[in-house]
Amino acid sequence: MTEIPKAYEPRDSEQKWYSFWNSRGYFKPRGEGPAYSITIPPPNVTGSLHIGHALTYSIQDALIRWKRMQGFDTLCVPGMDHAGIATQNMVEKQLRKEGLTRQELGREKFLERTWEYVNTFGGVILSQLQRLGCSFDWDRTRFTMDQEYVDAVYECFVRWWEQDLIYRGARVINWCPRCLTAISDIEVEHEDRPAKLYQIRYPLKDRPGFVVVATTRPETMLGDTAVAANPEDERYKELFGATLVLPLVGREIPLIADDYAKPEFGTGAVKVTPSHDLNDFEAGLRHNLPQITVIDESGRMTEEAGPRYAGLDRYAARARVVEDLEAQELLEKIEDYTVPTALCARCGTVIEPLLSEQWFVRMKELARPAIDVVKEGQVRFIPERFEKTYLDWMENIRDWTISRQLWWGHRIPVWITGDGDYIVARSEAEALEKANGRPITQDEDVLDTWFSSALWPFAVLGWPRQSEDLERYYPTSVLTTARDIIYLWVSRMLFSGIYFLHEFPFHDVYIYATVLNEAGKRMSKSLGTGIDPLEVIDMYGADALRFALLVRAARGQDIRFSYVENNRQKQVEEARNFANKIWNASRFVLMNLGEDVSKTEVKWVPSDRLADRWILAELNVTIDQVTRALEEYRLNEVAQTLYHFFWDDFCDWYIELSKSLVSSPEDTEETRAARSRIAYVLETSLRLLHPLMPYLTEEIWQRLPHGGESLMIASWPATDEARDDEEAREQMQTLIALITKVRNIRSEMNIPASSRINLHLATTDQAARSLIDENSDRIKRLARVEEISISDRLQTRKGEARDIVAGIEVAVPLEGLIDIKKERERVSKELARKENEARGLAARLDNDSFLERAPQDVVQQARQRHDELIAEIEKLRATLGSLGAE
RNA sequence: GGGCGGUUAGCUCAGCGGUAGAGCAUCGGUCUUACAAACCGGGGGUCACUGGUUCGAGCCCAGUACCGCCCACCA
Repeated sequence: MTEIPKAYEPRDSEQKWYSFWNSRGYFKPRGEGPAYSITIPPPNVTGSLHIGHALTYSIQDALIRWKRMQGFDTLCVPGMDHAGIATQNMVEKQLRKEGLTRQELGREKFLERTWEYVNTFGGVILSQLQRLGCSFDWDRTRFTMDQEYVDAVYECFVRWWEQDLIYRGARVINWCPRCLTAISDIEVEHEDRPAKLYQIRYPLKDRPGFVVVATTRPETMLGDTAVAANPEDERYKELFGATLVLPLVGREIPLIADDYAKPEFGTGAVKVTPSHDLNDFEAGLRHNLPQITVIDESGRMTEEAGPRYAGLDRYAARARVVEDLEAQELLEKIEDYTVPTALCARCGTVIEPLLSEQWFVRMKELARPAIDVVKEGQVRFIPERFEKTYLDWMENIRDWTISRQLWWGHRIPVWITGDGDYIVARSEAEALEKANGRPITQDEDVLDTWFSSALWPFAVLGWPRQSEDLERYYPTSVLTTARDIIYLWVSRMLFSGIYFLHEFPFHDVYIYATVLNEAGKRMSKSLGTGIDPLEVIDMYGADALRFALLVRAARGQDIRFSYVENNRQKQVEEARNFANKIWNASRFVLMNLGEDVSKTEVKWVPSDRLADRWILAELNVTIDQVTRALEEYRLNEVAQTLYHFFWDDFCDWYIELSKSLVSSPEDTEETRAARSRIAYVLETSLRLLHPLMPYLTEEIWQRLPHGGESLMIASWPATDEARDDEEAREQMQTLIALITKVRNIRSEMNIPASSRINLHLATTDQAARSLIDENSDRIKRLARVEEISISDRLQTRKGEARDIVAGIEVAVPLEGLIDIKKERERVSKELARKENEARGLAARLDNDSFLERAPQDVVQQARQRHDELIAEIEKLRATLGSLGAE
C-alpha cells in the first residue's frame, strides 16, 4: 500500500473531492425518496464570504448531507440577491472616484455599469461556498434579476394590485437624503443622540400672550400648520380654536385639540408639521390641515420655507431659525436632550420624514394567515423564543412602502398615461395594449429589494409556472437564517408564500447564532472586525473551519470568534487538531489492514471481548444521540458527541485495547476479525462525521475497502437495540478507572515511564476478579505493568503505594524507592476527598425528608455509594496507618 | 420606554433539578513505532448578587447589577 502522510493535508483533498462529487452529479437531487429541500438565503450579489456566512451555510450543508445520506431526495438551491440599494451604493461609490454621479451618467448608462459591476465582482461568494464544501445544486443557481425571476416579481405585483393589496398614496415616509430614496420602516435604525429641546413661543393673534411648544427640530416650524394640545388639558381648554401667529413666517394657524398631544410632555402643546412628521401627518388628516413641505429631498429648505431659509441645508436652517427666534425673544429656553435619532440602515444618514407619493402593500389582510400558521405550529421557530418576536411584529404590522427611488432593481410594473391613469401590467406590451393607444411612460421607481426576496422559496422553483420542482420541493423543509431578518425577510416569505401557493414556504425556521468578534460586537467586514474565512480555510482547511463553527452552534447562542495571539485561531486549531486525530487514527487502521486493503471486510464480526462489546454499545449510543441532535438542530451537540466518541472512546481506549490483536503480524481468523471490527467502527464514525467534515471523511473513506462510489451517498448509520450493552459499559468503566488509578500512582510517585512495575490487586467480588483476569494483558499494556497478582485481600507490606478504586484494592511495590512522605501525602489527599464525599452523603441519608421524599432509586444510589465509600475509607486509613504517623 | 438574551475554571464555551464538564492556557512526566497538531497524570470554580420554591438549585420563581441585541410616532 502507498505511504500515508503523517498529517492531514486539506488542500489536495478539498479540490479533488469537490470536483469528483460535482462531476458525479451528487449535488443534484436523486429524484426518488421523500423530498428534503432548502432554498438558501441568497447572499448579496456584491458580497463575499464572511464568518457568518460560513456558519449558516455550514449548517445548511450539514443538514442537506445528513438527509441525503438518510435517503431523502435532497435539493439545495443556491442563488444571489441583486441587493438593490447596497449594490447601487457600491457602483455610485465607484463612480464618485471617477468624479461622476449617476445623474450625470443617466439611467441607462448607470444600469449598464451596474450590470458590468455585477458580472465582474458578483457571485464571488458562490464560488467561495464551493470551497467550504457546500453540496448545492449549482445548475439551479438563481439570481433575483434573471428574466424568469423578474416575471415572478411582476406577476406578484399585478396580482396584489388586482386584489387591491397594493396602493399608491401620499404619506410621510422615511427618506434618506443621501441615498435619495424612500426606505421602509425596518430599514431605519434608531440611535440615541445628544441634542437640544427647544421651547418656542407662538404668539396668540387676538389677545396677548403665547403658547409655548417644544421641539427638537426647530427648522420644521416653518412648515407648521397648527398647534395641538390634549383635549383634557386644563391649561388649554379656554384656548382651543384660537388662532396663533407662526413666528418668523407670520402664517395664522389654529390651536387644535387632539389626544396625541400628551399633557405630561413639556408644556403639553405640540407643533404640527404634517409634511415632516408621521404623527403630525396623521393629525393633519384628522383635522384637515394643509401640508406645507419646507424640506426637500436632498435635505435643503424649499422655497416654501421663505426666502431667508430657502436653499439652506436643514442643519444650517436650524441654526438660523434659532438665531432669529432668539432675536425676537420668542425662544423660551433650550435644554439638553437625548433624542432617538432615525438613521438610514445603509449609509447612516439621518432620516428625513418626508411627505411623498409612494407605493404600498396593505399588510393587515396578508399578515393574518401568516400569523396563524405560526400560532398553529405548522411553521416552527427554532429556538422557540423567536416565535414571539415574529408574532409581536406581525400583529402590529403597518403597511409596507415598496417603492424606492433607485435605478438598480425591479422597475415598478406601472405605466402612467398622459391623462394620469395608472396601468399595471406584466410587461410593456401588455401595458400598451391596455393603454388603448394613449401614450404611456413607466413609473421611474424600482421595488424594494425585499419585495423580490419575499418570493424566493417558490420563485426559484419556477413559480408562477406550475413546474415539477415546485410540485416536488415546495414547501421547503427548513429556512436557516439570521435573526435580524426575521421581519425583513422571513415574515414576507411567509405571507407571500401562503398567498400565492396557499401553503407556507418552509416548515422550520432555524435562527442561527450571530458571530461576534473578541469584543462581543457583531462581526463586520466594513468595520474591519471581520475574519476572512478563506484565509482560515487556507490555513487550517475547510473541515476545520466547519467543525470549529458547528461545535459552537448552540441553538440561538451567539458565537465569539476571533484571532488571538499572532494570527492563530485557537478555536479552529482545536478543530484542525481533531481532523488530524481522525487522520492518524485512520492511518493506524489502514496500516494494519495489510498489503491489500481490499482483502479486509469492513464489518462487525461478533465478539465476546469486553472492549468490542463496549465500543459497539458506545457507537450505538452515539448514533442515537447524533441523529436526535440533528433532528433538533443542536449542531453543537452533534459535534461534541462525535468529538468525544472518536477521540476519547475510539482513540484513547478502543484502539489502545485492540492494538496487540490488530497490529499482530499474524493473519488468523482472530486478527482478521479484529481488523474488520476496527475498520467497521472507523467507517461508521466517518459516516457520522461526514456532514460536518465532508472532505477529510471522504479522503479516508476512499482509502478504506468500500462497496460504494462515495461516502457522500453512503447510508446514514442506524441504531440497533440489540447492540445496547449496559453490562459492558459498566465493566469498561471499572477497567478504565483501574488503569487510570495505576497511572496516577505512577505519575505521582515519579515512576519513570520506562520502568515496569508489578501490581497487586485484591477484591472479593468475583465479577471484578474475572474482569481483571480476562483483561490482564490489556491492563499490563496500558498501565505499563509487568506482573499482576490478584487475591482476596492485600497483605500488609512495606514499601508499597496503595489505593482503592471501584472496590478493588491496588498496591504497587516500589522496591524501597518509595518516598514515604510523598506517599502519605498522596493517600491523605485521596482519603480526604473520599471522606468529604461520604460526609455529604451521610448528611443526606440522615435527613428523614430526603428518605421520604426523594425517589427511591436516588436514595438507593446514595446509600450504595456511601457504603462503598465507607469501605474504601477504612482501607485507606489502614494504609495511612501503616505508613506511620506524621 | 417595552421585549429578548448573557453573566459557570486564566480564556472560549457546554451543562439546565440529585453536591460541577470540554478545549485552550498552566504545572509535572513521556520520542510508550497512528498521531508532539500527540500521549499520561495533576492543579484550578462559594456556577454575577439577593431572596424564595424544593428533601435537594448554575439548573425553577421573584428582584438587583453589569454586558449585548431587538423593537418603539411621545414632540
